[in-house]
Amino acid sequence: MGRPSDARDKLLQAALDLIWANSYGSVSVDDICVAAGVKKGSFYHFFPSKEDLAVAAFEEHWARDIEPILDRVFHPDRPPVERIEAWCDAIYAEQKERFQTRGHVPGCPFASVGSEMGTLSERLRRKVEDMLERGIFQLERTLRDGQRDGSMAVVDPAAKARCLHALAMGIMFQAKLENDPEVLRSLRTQVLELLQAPQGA
Amino acid sequence: MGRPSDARDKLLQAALDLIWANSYGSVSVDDICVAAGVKKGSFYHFFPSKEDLAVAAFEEHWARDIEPILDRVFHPDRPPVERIEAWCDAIYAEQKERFQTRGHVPGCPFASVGSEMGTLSERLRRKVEDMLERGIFQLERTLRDGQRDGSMAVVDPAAKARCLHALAMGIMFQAKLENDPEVLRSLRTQVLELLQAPQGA
DNA sequence: CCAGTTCTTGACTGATCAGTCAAGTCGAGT
DNA sequence: ACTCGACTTGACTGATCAGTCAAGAACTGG
Repeated sequence: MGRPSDARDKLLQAALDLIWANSYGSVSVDDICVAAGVKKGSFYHFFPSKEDLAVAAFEEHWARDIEPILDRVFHPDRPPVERIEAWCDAIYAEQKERFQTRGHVPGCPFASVGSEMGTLSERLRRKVEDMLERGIFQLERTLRDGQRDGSMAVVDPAAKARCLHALAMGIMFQAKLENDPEVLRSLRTQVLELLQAPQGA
Repeated sequence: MGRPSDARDKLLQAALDLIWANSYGSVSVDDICVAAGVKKGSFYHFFPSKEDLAVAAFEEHWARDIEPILDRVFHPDRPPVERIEAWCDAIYAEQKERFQTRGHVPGCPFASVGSEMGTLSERLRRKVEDMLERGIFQLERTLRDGQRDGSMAVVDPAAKARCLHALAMGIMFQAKLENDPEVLRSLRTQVLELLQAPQGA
């Protein structure tokens, strides 16, 4: 019933693209509306505030873009070491793809916004924490599997999963700062060395 | 000659404090002026723009607060492993101190602003890159020393230094996101494990 | 075809933004 | 003691900010 519209989806996509490529604070509601081809009145019909839009855009990005990739990367049928390798490769591939199509290594959108807004918006902070927690959980499960089958030298899977995740965030940040996706090639090397697993093809 | 003033220093300190605790974009020139007790006209007497102030504040922060600590932490007379331990401890100590006095784990100011403004201001990006490079250089020298005297298992000191630095940035970000300085305790453990050096007191 | 609901439109608010400026104040060097 | 350059002051600009609103347009279910 009522009048159908795709404005909501267009706003979510535009918000993600702009915030990811720039920053939360530097992107205005007007910017998002222009990019989405939607008038501001419509914006506020769908979202009560810019903050709400950002939270929704993150949730949408996870469900639509990240979850499917992670399900494939961390599929239980794969050997644990291969899952970790696929994870590193997926990060490299995504950042390189964005670099080639948009001219900038964008880094991790959750980390960027979390770093920018963590002390300023409790809602955004919690959302980012939630998103990153999901990634860490997948890593932890993988490390536990690798520990069990002896393919990895891991003492404390929970701590090591957080360590790997921190390393990935840090290297993504380096790549963004130097605007060079090739920096991310080191992620795979360093991670495998860290797990004392022999490096595969 | 002319009229003496400490407005410049007060502006640099206020800018660092506000930007570090919040973000670059969320801090206005007016905010900085109020915090420094300086009128806006004086601000623009000393700095041509907000961007210039930020760059100067970073340089000042490095020279006044960080350089002296790093000189002590990475002093060549110390055993390399001890230098690394002192580096981890210094990071923990600084973040914890800010947490206790201001209520928030602030993270690394260079990383936060670099992440926020890297794609938006080439000058800020370059400044942050410069600051972080200096830290990586100290690490690299230490790893080379540790490699030479056999106290560390390091193959490629340059790559490993970048890796350690990325790990520190990542864990600082986790600590900021969870607003819990104790997260940073894992830095020392993970770093020492990564260098395959036995953990000291 | 009509009634009810959803969505769109464009003009509007008041606050805040970075940055400007001219006139005034102060003090150090002579 | 006076002058000249360095600093201060407060009022100002025009742009942009997030968010509001009332009126109308378009679709659907009955």
